[in-house]
Amino acid sequence: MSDLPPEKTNMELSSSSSMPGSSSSLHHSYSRKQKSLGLLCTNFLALYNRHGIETIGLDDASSKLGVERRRIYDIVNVLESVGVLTRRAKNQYTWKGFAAIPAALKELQEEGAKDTFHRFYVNENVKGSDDEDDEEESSSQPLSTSQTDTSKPSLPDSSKIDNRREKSLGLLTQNFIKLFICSQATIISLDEAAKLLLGDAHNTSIMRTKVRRLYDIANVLSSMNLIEKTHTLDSRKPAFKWLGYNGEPTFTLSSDLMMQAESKKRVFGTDLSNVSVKRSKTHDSATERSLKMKHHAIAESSYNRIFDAHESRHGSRGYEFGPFAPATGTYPTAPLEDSSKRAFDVENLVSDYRPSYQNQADEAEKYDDMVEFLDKVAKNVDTAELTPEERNLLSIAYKNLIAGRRAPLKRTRSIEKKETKKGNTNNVSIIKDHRVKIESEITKICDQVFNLIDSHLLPSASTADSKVFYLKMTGDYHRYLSDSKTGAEKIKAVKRTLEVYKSAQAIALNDLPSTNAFEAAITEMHGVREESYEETALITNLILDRITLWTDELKWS
DNA sequence: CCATCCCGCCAGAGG
DNA sequence: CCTCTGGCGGGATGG
Repeated sequence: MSDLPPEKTNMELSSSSSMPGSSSSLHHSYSRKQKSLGLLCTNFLALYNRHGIETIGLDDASSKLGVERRRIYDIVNVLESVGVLTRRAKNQYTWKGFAAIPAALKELQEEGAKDTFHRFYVNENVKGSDDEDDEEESSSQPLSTSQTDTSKPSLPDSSKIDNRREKSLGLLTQNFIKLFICSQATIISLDEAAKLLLGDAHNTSIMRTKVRRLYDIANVLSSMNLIEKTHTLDSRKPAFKWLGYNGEPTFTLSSDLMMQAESKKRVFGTDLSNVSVKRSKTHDSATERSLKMKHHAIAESSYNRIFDAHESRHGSRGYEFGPFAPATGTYPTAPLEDSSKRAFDVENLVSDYRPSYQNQADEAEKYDDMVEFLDKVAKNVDTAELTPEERNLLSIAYKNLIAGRRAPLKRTRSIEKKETKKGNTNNVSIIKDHRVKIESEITKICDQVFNLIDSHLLPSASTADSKVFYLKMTGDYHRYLSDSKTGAEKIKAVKRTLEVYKSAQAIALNDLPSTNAFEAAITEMHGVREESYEETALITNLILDRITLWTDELKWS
């Protein structure tokens, strides 16, 4: 009577399942990993590891990254203990950068040595002294967290160093690091670490909590490439290996050149759609405040809005359930009427610009810039030629877009292959659906690019420079397209790619100083390789053929 | 089933 | 009192 069930998600998402029993699907359409502290930290780093960053406001960070403030505290605390950040004032941190890491580590090391010494003295609780490794452990940890806060536990003598509040995370992080750098151990499992860091841990619940924290820390640390997850040599247990400071991780900012294949899981612009599974406590009073509102237009609750728009566009198709994020609204139906409507659909693009860590907040400024810019382009495309800066922006904008599809596609394919091999027909079909969806998104994006360039940008391009730019861009997107196609369509795309590159280079050779820009792209085409189908041979031949032909021709002119 | 670890309640610390 | 911090552990998630 008194306890009414806490309201679930307000959406009428729940399908009409008559039976209450039978475990019916949770519909968590997002993966837990997409919200991990590690990822968040990576994004945080990518966001602030830039020139010109001096201070960091927590509000700013949390709204840009789209997380609750609580999470920011976690990250900031561990970052601070490594020297990357320093607290300046309430709500304000100073960015020190990765460069500060070595110094911080050194300090920790010295401190660690001292602690060990100290610890030895204080610590004497033993029953059998059966610790196999005599690593050192740092203490200064007030053992025993009394659950009954009787306040003033009195404690022994020394306890000034014993901070009052500095109970965990920050300190824990440092101690955790000390474990590595002050001992020979290179690999430590979290259980071990917890045991060591806790003076003595028989109390399971304490241990448990400690380990939880350790996980958090480990995630952050590994997102900075300071440590890495491996296995203990002997057993099978997962553990962490110290890597030390080797230079900072690369961010995934769209660089003009190629992208460094994804090495792990640090993708920035992947798709993801978390359909309001959030339940902020105090409705919006909190949110309201954090929204800076400095952006115009689209802000608001654009995500949902756009979603709705898309959904209603083609019937009220329900959401896709499945192991993967539902991806952004797609148009399964052929875009036949696109060209007649608008050069391209800005809203559509905007919706694709969600950064990976979106919850309720707005996006990072760069996305706003992009969106704003695209908006502008859409309106002026007929009247004015783009400036070089604008061209670049456009290119970057689309690059991000497409990159956010290509990486997932790659991953999906590899999963699909694996599952196929295992014979999980069920999974395969789900995965295949997903793959097809991504592929169609790629097609859609490419079509937009082609359309935009062919019907507007190229015709109005007045300099050789810009012509080459657009042609090369066209070629690039045909290449991306070819990646997502198979069979005849692939061949066609490959052909197109080469043709366009060719004409681009022709102009370039003629009117521009020098250009080797295409060499890389062309070489890459050699690498077009896929399944062990005969298709491969065919394509490869085609390409080689094309290239020889083409290079010959170039020689003459 | 068990290893991970996200979420957010709520108690202190400031102001 | 209000806001900023951040300990802490429930319980969901993924393997």
